[in-house]
Amino acid sequence: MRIATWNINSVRSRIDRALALLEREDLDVLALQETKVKDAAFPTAPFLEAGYQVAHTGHSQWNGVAVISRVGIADVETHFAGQPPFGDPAAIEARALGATCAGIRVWSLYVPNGREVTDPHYAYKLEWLSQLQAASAGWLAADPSARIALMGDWNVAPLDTDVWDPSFFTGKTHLTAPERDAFAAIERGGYQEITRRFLPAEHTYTYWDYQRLSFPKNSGMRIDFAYVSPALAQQTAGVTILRDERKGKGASDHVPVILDIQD
DNA sequence: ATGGTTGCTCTGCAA
Repeated sequence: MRIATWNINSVRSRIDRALALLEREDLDVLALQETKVKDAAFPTAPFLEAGYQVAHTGHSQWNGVAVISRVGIADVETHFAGQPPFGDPAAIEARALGATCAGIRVWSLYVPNGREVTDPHYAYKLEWLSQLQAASAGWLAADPSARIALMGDWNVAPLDTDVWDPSFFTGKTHLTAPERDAFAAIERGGYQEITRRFLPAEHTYTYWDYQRLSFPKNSGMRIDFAYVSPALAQQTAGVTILRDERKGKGASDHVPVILDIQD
């Protein structure tokens, strides 16, 4: 069983890369973030033709999350309990989708960016993570044997060595103590961040900005992670970050992260 | 050359 997460940065502009990824990497489940499309315009047909089912939520050109699966999709939720609204009028954004695939509860998560520490979006980000902590802790408390994956774009770099140059982020978001505390708090619910357990090397990135020649200079960030429940951690045999997916014309700014699960 | 983005949608916004 292979489960991946990928901030695709527009599913319509990268549908060919997505289909090639599913085939080449023999993926059973793919959690997508930033699909940037409303539900009605999601390109479902090509995934169905490839043998996958689709669960998606998208309300506008922003955000949008999906779970693509060839091992079934059940009990779809398009937000988690307590997920805070944002904007005017305030609304729950398309940033979380839960679906059960072959007995594994997969959550595709797109944590708010935060923008600037003085921006209301930053407080929203912290509240969003806080509510996710409460909700996810509850899921595991209700069933300690549950197999749960919380995967996606967390928009937090937990360590200074998760970025090319911490000084670049002075006064910016993603590295602040409140963000890191909110990210680490997910552990209190009983989850462990499994990608670093298998890939502990410093400066192992999952994202390179389109600007400033970030990829050629390897000015990257590690902000895509997978927290898994104890039962799922026990079954996880490996993690792969597909760095090569950042190469070439038409790449997303993020690359996929794959979990190998023993059946 | 001292810079060097992309996508959605429509001209500015978000990342």
